[in-house]
Amino acid sequence: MSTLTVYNTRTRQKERFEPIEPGHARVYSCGPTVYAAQHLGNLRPYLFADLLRRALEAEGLRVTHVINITDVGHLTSDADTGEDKMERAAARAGRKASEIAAFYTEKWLLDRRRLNCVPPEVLPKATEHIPEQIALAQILEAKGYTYRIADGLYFDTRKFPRYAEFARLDLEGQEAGARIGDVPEKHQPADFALWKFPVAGVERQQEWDSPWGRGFPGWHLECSAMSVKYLGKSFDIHTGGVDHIRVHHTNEIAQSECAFDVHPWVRYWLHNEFYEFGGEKMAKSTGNVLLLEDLLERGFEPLAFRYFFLQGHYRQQQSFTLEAMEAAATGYRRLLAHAAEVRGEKGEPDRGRIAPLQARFREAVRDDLNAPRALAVAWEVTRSPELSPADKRSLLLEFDRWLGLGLATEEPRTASRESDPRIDALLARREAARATREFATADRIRKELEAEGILVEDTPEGPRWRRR
RNA sequence: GGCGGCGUAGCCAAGUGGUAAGGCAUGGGACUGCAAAUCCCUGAUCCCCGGUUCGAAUCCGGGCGCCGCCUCCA
Repeated sequence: MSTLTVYNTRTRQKERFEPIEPGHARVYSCGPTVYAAQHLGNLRPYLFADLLRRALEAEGLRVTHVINITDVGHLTSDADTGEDKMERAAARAGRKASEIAAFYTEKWLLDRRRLNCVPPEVLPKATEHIPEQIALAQILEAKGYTYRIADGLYFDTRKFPRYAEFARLDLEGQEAGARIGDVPEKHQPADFALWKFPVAGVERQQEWDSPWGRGFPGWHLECSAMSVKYLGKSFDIHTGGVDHIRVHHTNEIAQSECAFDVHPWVRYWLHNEFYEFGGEKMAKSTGNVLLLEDLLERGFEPLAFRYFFLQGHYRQQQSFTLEAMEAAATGYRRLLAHAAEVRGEKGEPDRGRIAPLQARFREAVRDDLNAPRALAVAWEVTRSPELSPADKRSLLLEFDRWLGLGLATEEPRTASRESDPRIDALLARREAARATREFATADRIRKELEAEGILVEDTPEGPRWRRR
């Protein structure tokens, strides 16, 4: 029996997780839109989903995890021009939309691998599920949930009485302050497109035939169509960023519950908060972004960013600053060094001694995935004078099932792995000087190397050096 | 205008009724020819005001400040 507890946005409370099908957790995560590189903020939901996935597996559950890839464009906010992000990116690069999508999909997958995220079971692409999306829209049309206007086929939110329930929307209040609608023909501001017709005079690469004519799917449709295809008409968990609660997830629920006559369509909705970056959210639309690659260029290890992620709770806004990133990198490096030191221990752990630490770690992670608390337990293990090296090895490697920090495999960045004839020669000269206690000469050589970014450290095993 | 969240040491951040986890940085010590690395020690009464309570960072009320959603957005 699982004792994992998660905060369910649907009920606004922490609930014990019970899968619909005993022993099997079915999870859908809103995936990336691949018209641009994913920045650090975009990466948080996947780190979060990965933590969730690992926690479910640690509970002994089989996990089927689906993450969609949105490779068809959504309209930009400037709806009048009919511009589409995917199409625009393609036009700018002078490439085909499919090439742009493939390119950024690969980049995202690379980031996932670098961050040690467990690969999902299914990675469905929106463009490869057009028939499923059309079929879903047809069901809704047949059931009378839709209406057609010049702009496209729309979902009539008035026909779904529970529409405002999930996000606790105040539709009246919302209208009071709402801007002038983007599509004046819409019956209610909340109504959304299931199928869009092309805008006259605008060439689109991504268009398909449908019962309503040529066009392209509304952007909420793909998640409903693909999740249901791979996970069933009702499944356990749906994850995404908090920004999706209001519109995207509300609309997904409306479509799915109406089409399949299920309620609740998804039992547990889990949402991650945003990273704050320089006093505002990190967002592509504002250009306020930093990529994982940018961190690597600055000399950070990818898993140091995962460590940064684990230092905060997923449901809390977290401030990303380079200072905080440095702190995380140092912390990660040290934790890894501790793990590496005891990694090879062959002895058996003392079950009585490690049990309390195991219990506290599990308790933290089972309490709505409280990674910061779990990390603190890991640190306690490294500092404990009571635990034997074998105890520590056993605990840290077990904890890493959840943490995914590569504690069993990653090499700590301390000793130099490089060799350079010139530097080695200089170090040899310095050693000679030290041997004869000519410390002025020795220090001069070290200073010279430091000036070019090379740090020399004397150890009992002799000098070693590293860059930066 | 509507809705949600947050404000804890220099920084990142746990903790939601019983007297403040953890990491990083700082300072001190050990070690070192000196450093580096490492190890040990070291700091906050929790935005402000009022209330409830034997007791509040934690509950209630009122301020101030910050972030987000309502439009593409993780």
